[in-house]
This record gives sequence, structure tokens and C-alpha cells, in this order.
Amino acid sequence: MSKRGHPNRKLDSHNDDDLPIFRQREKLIQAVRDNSFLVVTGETGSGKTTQLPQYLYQSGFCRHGKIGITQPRRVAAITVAQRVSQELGYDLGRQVGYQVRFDDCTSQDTVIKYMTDGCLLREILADPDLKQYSIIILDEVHERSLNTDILLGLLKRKLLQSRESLSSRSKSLKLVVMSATLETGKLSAFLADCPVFSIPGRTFSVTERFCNLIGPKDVESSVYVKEVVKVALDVHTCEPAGDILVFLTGQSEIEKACDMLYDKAESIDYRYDVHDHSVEGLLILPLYGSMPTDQQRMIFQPPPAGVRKCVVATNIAATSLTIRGIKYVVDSGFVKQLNHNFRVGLDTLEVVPISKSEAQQRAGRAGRTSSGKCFRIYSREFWEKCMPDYTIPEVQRTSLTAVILTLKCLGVHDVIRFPYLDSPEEKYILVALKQLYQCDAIDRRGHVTTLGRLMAEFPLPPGLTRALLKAASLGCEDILLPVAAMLSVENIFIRPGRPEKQQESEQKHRQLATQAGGCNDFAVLLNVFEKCKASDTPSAWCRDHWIHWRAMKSAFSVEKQLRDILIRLKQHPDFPVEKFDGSRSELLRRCLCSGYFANVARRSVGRTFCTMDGHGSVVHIHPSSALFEQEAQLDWILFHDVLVTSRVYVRTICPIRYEWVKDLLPKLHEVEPHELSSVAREEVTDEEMAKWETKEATKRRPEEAAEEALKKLQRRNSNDSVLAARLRYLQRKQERKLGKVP
DNA sequence: GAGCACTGC
Repeated sequence: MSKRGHPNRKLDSHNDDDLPIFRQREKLIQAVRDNSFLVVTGETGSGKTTQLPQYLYQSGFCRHGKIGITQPRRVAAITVAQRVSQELGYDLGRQVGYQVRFDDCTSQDTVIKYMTDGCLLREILADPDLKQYSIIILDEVHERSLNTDILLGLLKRKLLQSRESLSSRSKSLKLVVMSATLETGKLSAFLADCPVFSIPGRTFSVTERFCNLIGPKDVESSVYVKEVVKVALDVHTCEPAGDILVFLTGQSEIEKACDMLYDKAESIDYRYDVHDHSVEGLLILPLYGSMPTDQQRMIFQPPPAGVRKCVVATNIAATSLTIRGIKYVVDSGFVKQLNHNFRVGLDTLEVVPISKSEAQQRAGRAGRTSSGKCFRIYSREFWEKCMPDYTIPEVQRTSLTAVILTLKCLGVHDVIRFPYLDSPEEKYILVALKQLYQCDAIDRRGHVTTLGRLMAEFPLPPGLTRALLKAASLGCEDILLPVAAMLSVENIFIRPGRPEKQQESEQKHRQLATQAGGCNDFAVLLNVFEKCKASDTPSAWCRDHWIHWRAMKSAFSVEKQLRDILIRLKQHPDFPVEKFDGSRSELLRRCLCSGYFANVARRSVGRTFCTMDGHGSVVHIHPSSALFEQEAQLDWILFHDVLVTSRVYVRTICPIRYEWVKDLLPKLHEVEPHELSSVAREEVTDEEMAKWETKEATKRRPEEAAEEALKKLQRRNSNDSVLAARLRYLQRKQERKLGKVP
């Protein structure tokens, strides 16, 4: 403890000496001491993330275990740990450390550990009692990330159980939940009506204005780009000095908006400066996630004297990145959101209005360094009628398959009555159970199988893990490991903006596809991985082939991580071993079939395919596929994912043979979700088992079952979901185009 | 003949 500084001592010159949290130090420590659950609330800038762990450490809470603090994002975990180790005067990685995927900066001495929520969830799988910890602090709970929500339920359950069983060890484990001021009542009620400790914030006031440029009738159209540009220019001409941050939804419209800003600014008599992207007095900078990091860098530098900076960004600027000097925010009111449509089992990427709480978060970005202004392009009526109060939590809008497997592995027998802060709909939990049953991760009684335990070890979606384990049991994991890694990282193929460059990149990509046999997108990924890895100068190889080097690097890391997990698991005596003789190409596709048989489609009318999962969605092959325009030669295909845009597209595809899946397809219809609620609770009675076994014994031959499935989905046309209606509309439109409908 | 918001293990 000799290096311990005075609690309020700061090593840098930040003006933090008057943080409101300092005056509450003793009361805060006492509140943690007195309660096993505590909610701590305070806006950004209250110092709760950096100070509370230090207070607890200094008052002896680490004598019997570590303090673990979770963050939803990697950068946050790393930068906060750096900051706290510096404030305490320690080397990072000793007493204060962090752990994120691929980067464990902790040691034997670490007592204050910052980590991502996903890392803690992994740790719980290995040590369900969290023996090493005395306190867990969940930070940014209001963001409602999937992993944080699950941790919240798990820790609540654990602490309540140990309270009842008087188990002395876990009795001392404490849970502190930190959140922005919204929803603290709900959190306290969730955690046995625990006290709420409020810390005043120290942000500056932000005045908010509705500009009435779009209203409720504009919800469906994306006309807001020009309105956003208009407001940004108004701010530039009418408001005193200070930088502008504009929120839009995606790369293409951000670039469009930037173009319009240059043009408009010119037409209203600003001098266009050809040397950089600026008009007189206004420096226009796009910002989105897939942008190269060196281009992002200049966004964080202050503009030259007398120049105003205008950053046009996606939601990345709402939480992940902080730009200093922002005084004005222009809010489009929209966000691009990935939703899972459980009814048809597809992911959709949609532009939707943001929630009121998200709008407040965006406005807050104007008040980080001084008071600011937020201009909302929409009307108050839009705010009231189109924007929900809160964003729907991730647990209610994403596929639950992997999460349900994790819960089952942790001995949560009843995954429906698990304490969710907001419960997903029961039928969606049942859909996840069906998928887990289909890939042999759980049995008919809802218990995790040996295979399921192995699957939970991998940071992959269960279907992909199933394929990987199949390959490993056949001794051909070297084929599947790179494929699994490539499917886990962002798109690796670069699509340049300029048309002439586009041709060049397409030609290179076609060449890579031909090398891989010309008709299997998974084999193309394998080929890219192997060629790049074998190259003496991989980054130059990527540049030459129009491949994202950054994405390739992370694919290499993922492949190594998966390989390490596999090596460990293969020592397990229960690890399955099978035999198969066949070509490399067939081996790859056979392994994929074992995990992806729910993603199989059969050739239908025109160039369309019909999925065999029971939804019978009509899908098209995406033009980026090596199989595009080869539809005529295809009968059965297997795909990795679906994208709903102007049509329903399947991407990353390979041709398969019906014989490879005919024994697997009936499994898709063996159980229906509604039959699984006792499985969810692991309360399947012997009577139910007997009934089901009889049904199975008398079931039809696989060919008939597949035909039946096909008929079933062709019959299905009374779907009332918005997406299904849209799918039907797109299908009709397509048929009209083909001249099939008068 | 299309296009990918953002996180995370």
C-alpha cells in the first residue's frame, strides 16, 4: 500500500478536483458495505466509473477478492483501466488491469479488473461462483447490452440463492449496478428494492430545439439527408464558434450529406478550397466505423484557428467515440438497427426512429466541455408519436440461441422464468430451444448434451460451432477453422467507390473465386485465408487483391483462438471421433451441412430458391456470391446468412446434394416450438417422452418428410407480420418483372 | 445486378 496516494490526488492536470463524487466518498463506501445489491446512478462526467472502484479498494474491499467492473465496449474497458492505474500511481496490468478478447492485461496482483461484459460471462462459465471476486460492478447498465442483461439476471439469482442457503462464501459477494439516471427505479425494484445512490453529474446544459423539418408522415421515407444539411449550414452561419456533430444512419448517406455540404456552402458564396475537404470556415469530416483508422484520426484533432469542424457521423459517435469541442448537435432522429424477425427467422437491417432516451444521449454530446445546443430536425409531434421512450433492449430483438445455451450450461433449468430485467417473448425462447435441439446441443428433456457443453466453449453461433466440431471429429478442422474465423469477422472484400476501381476489384475477387473451384463461397473464404497467410507480405497481398487487411488480421486472431479452444477440448475423453472418405470439397460441404441444415434452400421458380426451415421464404442469391448467375445449374444450396433489402438475399453459399441432408431435414420438423415449454423448464415428464417417442417411431420416411415440409411452406401464405407482407410484395414485384403476373 | 449501423466472446 506504500504507493497509495491521497484519494483525491490527481497525476494529470485535469480539472477533476471538484468532482461531486469526492464529497460522497464515505457515504458511498458505507452504502456498499451495508447492501449486497446497490444501484449507483450519475450522468457521464460524475466520475463513478473511475472513482468508485478506487474507493472500495482503498477501504479494504480487496482483501478477500477482486473488484470486477464490466463495460459493454473494449475501448472503454482499456482506457478506464489506464486512467485508474495512473491515478493510483501503479503500472497498468499490476494492481489495476483489464481483460478484453485477445488482450489480457492482468496479473496475479490484479485487484481492480476492468473487462468487457462478454469476458465476465465467459469467466462465469469456467467458475460459476466467481470465487476470485468480492464485488462485481456492472457499468453502463442503461445501455441494455445483451451480455450485461444476462449478467444482471445471473448475479441477482446467485446472490438471492446464496442468501437463502446461507452459503458463507458467496454471501459476501456484492453487486453494484451503475446506470444513467433513467430507469433506476426499475433496477432497484429488480434487485430486491435495494437503495439507489445518486451522484450529481457535471455536464453542461444543452438547449434542445425542434426544427419541424420532418414529421410523423416522413417515418417511411429517408428524405432527411437534405434537411440535416440545411440545419448544419444554418448553425454554421448563425451560431457562435464551436464544432458541429451531425448524426445520420450510414456510410452512403453520410457521403451524400458531405457532398451536399460542400456544394451548398459553395452556392451560398463560400469559397471552395480544393486542397482539403473544407469550405471557408467549415471543415467537413465524415465518420463511420468501416472507415480506415488513419482517416478517422484527423477527426479528433482540433480544427485550425478560425475554422469550424463539422463531423457527419453514424451512431458510433453516440457512445463509442468522444470528440472534444462539440458544441452543436444536429440529430436526424433515425438509426440503422439490426433486428431479428422471429416470425420468419431472418435478420433485417432497418432504418428506424431513435428512442427519446437515445435522442437525449445524442444531445448530451453537445455538453461535454461547455454548454451547447441540440437541433432536432424533426417536430415535437414526431417526437411524441414516432419515437418510443426507450430503445427495445437487445435481449428482445436478437436471436437467443447462443445465450440460451450459455444459461443451460450454467444450470439455469428454467430459461423462461429466468430473472430477465425485460423478458423476451416465450415463443422466441422456444425457437432458440428448437435450434439447440436441432444441432444436438440439448436433448429432448432440455438437458445440455456432452456436445452442447463443448459447443458453449466457442465464441461462435451454435450452427457454425456444430459444423466445426463435425470437422474436428473427422480430423479435418484445418478446413473449417479458417472458414469459421472468416465468417466471424466483418466483410473482407473491399468495394471501392469509383466505378473503374470497382471493376478492378471485382476482377481480383473473381480470380480468387475461380482458384477455389468457382462455385463455393465458403471455399473462397478458405482460399483467401490460406493465400494471405502464406504470403511473405500479407498486407501487400491484401492491397493487391482488394481485401481488408484489418479484417484479415482479426480473422487470423480468431482462427488461433478457436484452434486453441479445440486443442484443449480434444484432450477430453468424450470428444467425438468419426470417419469419412471423400474429397476436400465434399468434406467441407458435408461438415457445413451438419450445422447449417436449417439454412438449406431448394430451387424454385425463375432464379429463386425456397428455404426448407418451415418458413418457406423465397430467397435470391446475392450478386456478391460466386454462384450468382449460376442459378440454372443449381438445385439444392446451403447458405450462411440472409439479408433483407430490396429483395431477400442469401449470401455465402455452396451447392449441396439432397442425399447429404435428407436424413437431417426431418429433424427440422421433429419438434415444434410450442411443444418445448417443458423442455425450457427441464421438466419433461416420462409420459411426454413416451408420447413423443411413439410419434417418432411412426414417423414418415425422410423423403416424404422433406416433401411434406416443402408443401407446408408453399401453403403458408397467411402471415400477418410486416416483414412477411413486404416479402410477398417483393415477390409479386419480381414476378411482375418476369412477366408472370398480368 | 447489390451495398454493411454498432457492439461483443
